[in-house]
Amino acid sequence: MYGENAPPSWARLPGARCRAVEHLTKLEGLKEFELLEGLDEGFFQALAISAEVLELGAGTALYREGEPSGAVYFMHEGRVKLYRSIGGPKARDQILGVVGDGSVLGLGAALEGRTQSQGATALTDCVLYAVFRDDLFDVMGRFPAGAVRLNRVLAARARELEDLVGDLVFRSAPQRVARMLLNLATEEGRVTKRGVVFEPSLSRQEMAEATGISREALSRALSRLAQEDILDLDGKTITILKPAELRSRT
Amino acid sequence: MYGENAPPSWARLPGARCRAVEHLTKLEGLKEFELLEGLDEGFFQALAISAEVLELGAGTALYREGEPSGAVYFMHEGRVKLYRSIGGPKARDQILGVVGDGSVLGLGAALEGRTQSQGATALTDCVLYAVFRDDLFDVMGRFPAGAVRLNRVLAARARELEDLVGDLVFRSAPQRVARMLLNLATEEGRVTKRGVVFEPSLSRQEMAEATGISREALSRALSRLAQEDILDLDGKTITILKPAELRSRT
DNA sequence: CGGGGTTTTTGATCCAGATCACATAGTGCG
DNA sequence: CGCACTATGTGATCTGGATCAAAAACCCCG
Repeated sequence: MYGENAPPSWARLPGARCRAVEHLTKLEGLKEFELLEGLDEGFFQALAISAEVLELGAGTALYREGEPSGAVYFMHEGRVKLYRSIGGPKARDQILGVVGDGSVLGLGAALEGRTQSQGATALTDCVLYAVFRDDLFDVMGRFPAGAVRLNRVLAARARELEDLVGDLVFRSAPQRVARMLLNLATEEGRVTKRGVVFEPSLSRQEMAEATGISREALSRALSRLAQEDILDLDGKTITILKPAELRSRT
Repeated sequence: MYGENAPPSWARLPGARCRAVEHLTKLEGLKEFELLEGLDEGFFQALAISAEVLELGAGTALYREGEPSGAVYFMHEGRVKLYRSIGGPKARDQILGVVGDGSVLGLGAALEGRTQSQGATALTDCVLYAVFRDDLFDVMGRFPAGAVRLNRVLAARARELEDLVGDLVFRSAPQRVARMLLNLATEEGRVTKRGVVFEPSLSRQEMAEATGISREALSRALSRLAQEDILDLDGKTITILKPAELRSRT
């Protein structure tokens, strides 16, 4: 049923389920992807035929580092963290990025024909289109313009990783925290009179993992910003009171 | 003459020169690329027609971060370092990788149609094939299998960058130095009775930049390894006396 | 071959963040 | 609603590597 591919992980994920969806609905959903804008109708038809709708609950891993890569995923809705892990007595993760609506996951490993180079876990409930690797390659072969668009995802991902390396090496922990807060606010926040308010999809521990520091150092950095009235911390809710001042700290 | 592309940087590089080369020679040279193995003859013909041979002297920048990306480069011979830089009073670089024979440079920025995301500077004298971006895309469009191969380069690069992030976050400076030495020895060393001998293409400063530490910390790490008789340092020449022991330090 | 400039090594000092411990806050289940 | 467990915040201490300074080694040019 799966050809020579390993069955993709969603076939047996506890927190995930496939949902039968009308072809037309899939078609319309795929056309919403900004990265695919303007492509040939035939491309969307072929992709929609291959795609299955996958619903993932928050906290569920889409795939783990080291797993075979049988499919590529198009994120219609939701947010997912991508990360590297290290095991042993001091096991922990390093978040490589957080991706949202309109992103593509798992393409690199699929293209290389190797195991997943990172893990991907849902931060929120997600709706994705899953496409078997071979089906996707077939569509890409028939629609080179579509292939170019998808491969741009890889190029963009590499650039973001270079940005992360630069941050880790050139910038101090407080600078990285400031930048992470501004990015999260841009993606998840809403503007109010007091400032930009958001309840991050990342826990404090995950925020620390996104900035390459311990959770204690993250707490200290947030506390210092709160003491300077740049931030207001209220349980999980964060309000950036002085965005320009925070920006000057990056 | 250059169409709507900016003229690529080699047209005006002091340390670089284009060399007129027979089509057949270019053809044979391109067929040596392991990543292109087994592709259609037509692909190589088309690529060879588009390619110009570029000779780069050691120390010459192929492109710099932020420059427009007009071409993609196929490295026939030589070694190049890829790096991110930060300016200001404490200007420095972070080496993202060192690439050698058979690698492809500049594809990501070309695909995104954005400026170069990193710098590329020759560590040794190099011979590369330069292909204008639009010419390459034309060839990729006509030969999808070739496009897949090239795009694997992007996927591989992203994986290597993830490895680098993991190293920087999860491993200490001495561990990163040990790993860097083993990698350099594998790429540039020769096995003798005493151990693996090499004269690194990277200076000490660059070795430090490849491992995310200061040049003083690199010197101290090398000295400690020498004191433990794991390494022998003789001017620029490094001999790994105990590779297995060094491996246990990564 | 000598001198000037650059690179590298070594020593001393400092500090940013890790680590450990513990208290407090938050959450989910019975 | 209470309890057990997890997440988070704060305090104290430690340390790995940065930084600064200076000496030594190396390299290139005249």
